[in-house]
Amino acid sequence: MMTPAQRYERFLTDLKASGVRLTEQRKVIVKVLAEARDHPNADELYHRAYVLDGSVSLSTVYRTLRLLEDHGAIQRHDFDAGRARFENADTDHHDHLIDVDTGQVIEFRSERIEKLQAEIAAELGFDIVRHKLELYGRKRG
Amino acid sequence: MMTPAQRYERFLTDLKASGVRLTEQRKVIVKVLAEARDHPNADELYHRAYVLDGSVSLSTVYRTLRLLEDHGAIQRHDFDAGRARFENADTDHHDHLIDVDTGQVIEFRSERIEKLQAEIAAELGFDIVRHKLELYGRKRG
DNA sequence: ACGCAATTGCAAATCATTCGCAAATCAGTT
DNA sequence: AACTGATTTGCGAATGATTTGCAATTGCGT
Ligand SMILES: [Mn+2]
Ligand SMILES: [Mn+2]
Ligand SMILES: [Zn+2]
Ligand SMILES: [Zn+2]
Repeated sequence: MMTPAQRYERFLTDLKASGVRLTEQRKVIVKVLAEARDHPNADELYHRAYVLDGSVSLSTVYRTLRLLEDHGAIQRHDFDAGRARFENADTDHHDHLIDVDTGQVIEFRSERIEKLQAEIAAELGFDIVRHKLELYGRKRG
Repeated sequence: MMTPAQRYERFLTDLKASGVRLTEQRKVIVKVLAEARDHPNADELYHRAYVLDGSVSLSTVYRTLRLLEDHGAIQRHDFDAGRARFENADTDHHDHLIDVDTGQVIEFRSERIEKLQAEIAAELGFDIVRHKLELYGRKRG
């Protein structure tokens, strides 16, 4: 498991390798992403970055998110229609259970489900490129 | 399995029972929905309805879709972020495999996956309210 | 330190969907 | 069949998230 600091360095190395400039704004946004333990949306990331550096704009947050997503460094989710949510992509693959009452996002991983999905796709003559599994649930009374 | 004509009658009965007016526009939109075998978006439904009755507007399509969704008569999907897609909800529950090259949507149902999902949620202390399972795949070479 | 292409912030543009409102139309009641 | 009033409609404007144009700024190789 990577530490936030390790993730931060990895992001910077990634960006440098991809030939783009290491601007102050990008460093700050990347730092916020590296430290996030939840699944923040663009506006939340903007606010967290703005506290660290008032020269960060929402536009640049969006541009940086797209940049990192295209490089596979972060992942975009559309849990609730409307606002996209992000998380860094260095962790192992996992799926999500969303508490419909609180909005809390719980991560889980099931080998059996992953395998079943591949089997189903194979039966239909397909190879899976990616998939989306989201459970929306309520805490047991 | 219901025929389009049966679905159409069911939609109308549903609407009548819910106390709303059976306007010409609603009848046309509902007819288009009843006959749809794919997963059309609001704009596609609008065009199909407009051909049958030029007095249908996109606004009314959106309003009717919301009405039917609130009554559980149709289901909304967010396959690709951006545009919602719809299908009538009288069929059995199923999940979707989307061909990433053609956009074709293939329906499937797996008892094992449905059951596994419930087990996973239960282990985490939750009851599933609804879920989203979408496989994005490519035809085997 | 210099030079210039890449990047930024800001405001305006997009795109799907919703909303306000005056005009039209259902669906009962004479 | 005409009357009536609340519901529904089409239109255009508003919304909210995200993208984009552009002039000003800045990273970075020289
Ligand atoms: Mn996650
Ligand atoms: Mn379907
Ligand atoms: Zn998975
Ligand atoms: Zn399912």
